[in-house]
Amino acid sequence: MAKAIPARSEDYSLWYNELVKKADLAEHSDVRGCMVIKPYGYSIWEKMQQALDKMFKETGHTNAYFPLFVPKSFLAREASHVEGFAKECAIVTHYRLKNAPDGKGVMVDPESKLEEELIVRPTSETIIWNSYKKWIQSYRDLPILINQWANVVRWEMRTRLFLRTAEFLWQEGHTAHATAEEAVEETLRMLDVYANFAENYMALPVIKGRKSEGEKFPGAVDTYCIEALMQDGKALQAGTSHFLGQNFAKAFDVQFASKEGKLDYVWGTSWGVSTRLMGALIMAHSDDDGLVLPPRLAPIQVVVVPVFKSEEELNAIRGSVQPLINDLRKQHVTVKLDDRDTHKPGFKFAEWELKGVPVRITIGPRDLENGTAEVFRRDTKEKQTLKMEQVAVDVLVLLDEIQKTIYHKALDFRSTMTTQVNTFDEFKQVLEEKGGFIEAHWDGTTETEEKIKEETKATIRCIPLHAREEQGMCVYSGRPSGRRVLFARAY
RNA sequence: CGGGGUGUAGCGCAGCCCGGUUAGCGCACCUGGUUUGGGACCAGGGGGUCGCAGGUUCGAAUCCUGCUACCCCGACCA
Repeated sequence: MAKAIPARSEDYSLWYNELVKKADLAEHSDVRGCMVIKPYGYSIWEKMQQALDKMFKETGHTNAYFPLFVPKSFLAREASHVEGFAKECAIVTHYRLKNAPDGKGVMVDPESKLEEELIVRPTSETIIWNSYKKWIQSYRDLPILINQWANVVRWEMRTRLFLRTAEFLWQEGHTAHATAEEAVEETLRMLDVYANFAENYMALPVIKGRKSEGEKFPGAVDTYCIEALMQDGKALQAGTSHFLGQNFAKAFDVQFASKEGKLDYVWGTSWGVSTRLMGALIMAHSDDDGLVLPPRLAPIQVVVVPVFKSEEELNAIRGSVQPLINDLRKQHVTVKLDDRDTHKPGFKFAEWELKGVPVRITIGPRDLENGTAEVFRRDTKEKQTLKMEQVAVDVLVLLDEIQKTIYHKALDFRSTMTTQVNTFDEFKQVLEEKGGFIEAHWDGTTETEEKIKEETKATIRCIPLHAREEQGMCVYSGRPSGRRVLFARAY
């Protein structure tokens, strides 16, 4: 069988790039660093959005929309925030074009220079807190629990489809609270929402943790994250939730009158996940034959491939499978009947495997005679022939089982690829020969973190929330440490 | 932004070093026929300002200059 994509073992990077393109998820646009998300890829993103949006609403949030442009002065209000984003901003300086003097094309009209430049949002804390100032006077106005689905721009030097693009789609939650406790609680609640989504929908096991000082979000007091492990042993941050303290409230002068009549600054959080999750989904489960999608996010859960020689045969098969298709749809299973007469069955098998459809049902003349259907599962590539009347029930069970199987496969992989080390030599050896997560003691200083990063390219992915208290010595400095933290090379 | 590489049909490439008919090949595409339970076969056909702009030359895909985009390795990052 001709392979559509290179093997992971040969070139993991190339495998990923080719898979994204061949599975029709996305492609490079002619705009630097920007991608076109194609219909099949976008429909997976829509499934993610639907699930997340429901979870946000269930936790009391509502959606709103704020401007794409942020005045330069807004971004500058919070010192570490602007420092963090300054190097990757797209800036609007003019608002008009005119015909070029040589008659060829158009040019920027120098007369149209803006008084104040506008930044294309790299994130929306500043523009949103500027609004919150107008909305909040009293404790009665709190909390504000808002989410926004939007695009943002970060002018990255090197881009990769879904993992890092100059423009990407995401959601950003921005909340305002009367107390620090409430804001911290919100920060952790949303971290849990992300972890649940990753594990239950994406079938992606994640580790919840807190970022080190060096890795936290510019403008945050604390950054929490979920970290996942990809098949090549590199880590990928799948979502972040920030406790902003009163930083943005102070920067935008957002004060409220408490019950006791005292003025205080508002406490904030922000949290987000992006189309980067698509990259995580692809890299976590897929194989050398193509995508492997968890049933709960697959745009097509079941594809039916009829095998036929003539129009009459096809019609006979249609008559036979239509009740099954109706039955599955009634159970909210997304089914596609691939009755194209322009491609042979073998082609269709390969194509739907490349696209990661979890279950395939094949029905041909043989089955018609025997009253059977062949059921194929994408994750293990196992086939079985079932009695027609049994198929609907079995497929429902199978979809659940595939969801669980790929989760456990990823979890087993992560367990195997997580190593405890106690010396720096061990640390470097594991990193070079095995990769994956490394649990090691760290003295808690940014200096040590930086040095380890310089020497090994590994970073502290997070300080796990559920790490055991354990006395030890920093693998780098030998100074005392109270718990192990999670290191890895990362995307 | 530093180092290296590549832009030739929708995709993947050859041709370039050493300038010279009508710029080739595979896949894909279109037409007809035979096929159809793991990526079909035969026959015919269409499609290219050779990344862009200059320059050298009787003549440029090929040589020179500038620009631009993308890929790989660094630095930065979700």
